[in-house]
Amino acid sequence: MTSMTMTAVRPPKTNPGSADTRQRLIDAAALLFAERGFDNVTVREICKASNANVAAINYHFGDKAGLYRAVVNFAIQLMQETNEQSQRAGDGLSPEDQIRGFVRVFVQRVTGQGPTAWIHKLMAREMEKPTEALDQVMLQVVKPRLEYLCSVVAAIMVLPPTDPRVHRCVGSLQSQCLLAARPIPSALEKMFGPNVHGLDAWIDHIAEFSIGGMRAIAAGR
Amino acid sequence: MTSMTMTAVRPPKTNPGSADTRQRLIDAAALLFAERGFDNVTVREICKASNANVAAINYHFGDKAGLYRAVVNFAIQLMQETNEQSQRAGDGLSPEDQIRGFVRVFVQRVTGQGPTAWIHKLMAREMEKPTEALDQVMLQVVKPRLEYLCSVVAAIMVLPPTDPRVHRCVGSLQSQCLLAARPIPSALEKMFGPNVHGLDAWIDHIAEFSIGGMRAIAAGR
DNA sequence: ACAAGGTTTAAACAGATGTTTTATACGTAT
DNA sequence: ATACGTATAAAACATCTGTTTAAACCTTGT
Repeated sequence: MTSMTMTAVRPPKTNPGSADTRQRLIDAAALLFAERGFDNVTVREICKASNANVAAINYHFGDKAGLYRAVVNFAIQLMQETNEQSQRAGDGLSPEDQIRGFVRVFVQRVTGQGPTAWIHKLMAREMEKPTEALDQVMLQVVKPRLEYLCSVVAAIMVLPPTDPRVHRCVGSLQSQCLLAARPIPSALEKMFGPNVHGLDAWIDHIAEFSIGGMRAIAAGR
Repeated sequence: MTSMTMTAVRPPKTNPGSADTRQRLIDAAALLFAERGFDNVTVREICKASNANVAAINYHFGDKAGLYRAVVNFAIQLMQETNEQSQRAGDGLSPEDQIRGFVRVFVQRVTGQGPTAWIHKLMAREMEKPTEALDQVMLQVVKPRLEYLCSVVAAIMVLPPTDPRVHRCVGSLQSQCLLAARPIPSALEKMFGPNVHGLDAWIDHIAEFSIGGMRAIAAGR
């Protein structure tokens, strides 16, 4: 009876279901960490969501923090792709349209739709309460993104990308994009009326609002 | 010897040092909850910071959540005063100056200086991960604040305060003010250079940037 | 078929955390 | 002065959490 176990299943090299389990752990942990934060998720929850044993995390990643590092590394890869795509969304267009393209791609990825929504939720959480893994993300993901944004914003404002006014405008833009992912818009909706604000309306608003802000700052006093 | 204990101390009705302990617990818990969040603070830490016993929280507030409710109630009172002060900062001035006054008072209170800094940190935390106590805050604090901001913004944009475009502009303004309290500005500083952005520069920037954004949105296409 | 190595499983362990219990000190009223 | 109620203190309790252990399992190579 045991000789029939190799029927039609794909032949894994050395590990039977291990690669599956390892990836399932990363996938489940990514969603849970992004949704509730590192401290507010238990290893038992992750293992239950992964259909894995309690010891699976320690076996595959050493400890809970090791799992988190693996998730972050996984996220960095995907975010670098997102960066490229966000920038390519406005490739060859005017700086204003580059901003519009960036906001559209970024907010859509952050607000929950699509398979990569957990990434930016996780990053927003890192921004709020930085862990040791943040430095790596900063250098490999955030820094290139901010430099790109600075160059585009600088073009709109007709200022050098190193001007503090440019940096602050980038900060304002990022603030609005990041908080689009959090309950503040939904709080506004509950306050003033349901779904009056569609996501597309918010995306357009953030772009136009920010472009207007940049021009006002650039015009100076 | 016991007859001399009532020397010059104020005569408490039934409780000797209880009112002291209770208030000390609230004060210490407010700071800790604001800084690290409800889940990331232990009752032992609070009691140690209050020079109180471990059982003090359960005795005075029933449980840890009861202490949190007491802290929130305490915060609501102070925030209502902050609301009034933020609005009074631009009393009788133009709508633009009212925005500037609001941003100045709000950001200064949020960014850490002053004895009431913990309040808005706590509220920013509630915005991110709402607890049961948020509804009460929403109705008694956030709603009046947003209504005030809507009226001012509506005046700048020459639109009715109920217009969705006004609501979104208020959201953008609040986003920038709230994220001023979080490590994002410091992250930007680490990235581009230390303390090039002073707090005052950020305050002015948020106000001017937002006013420019409002006018751009109001001008429409 | 057999041994070996990697993988999974259930149980247990050690530490921390919120809560409860029991006892003691203090002020007040009878 | 005695009794009572409140406040504080120290210890123990129950639960949860991350981690470890030891055995069982399964695939692979010989």
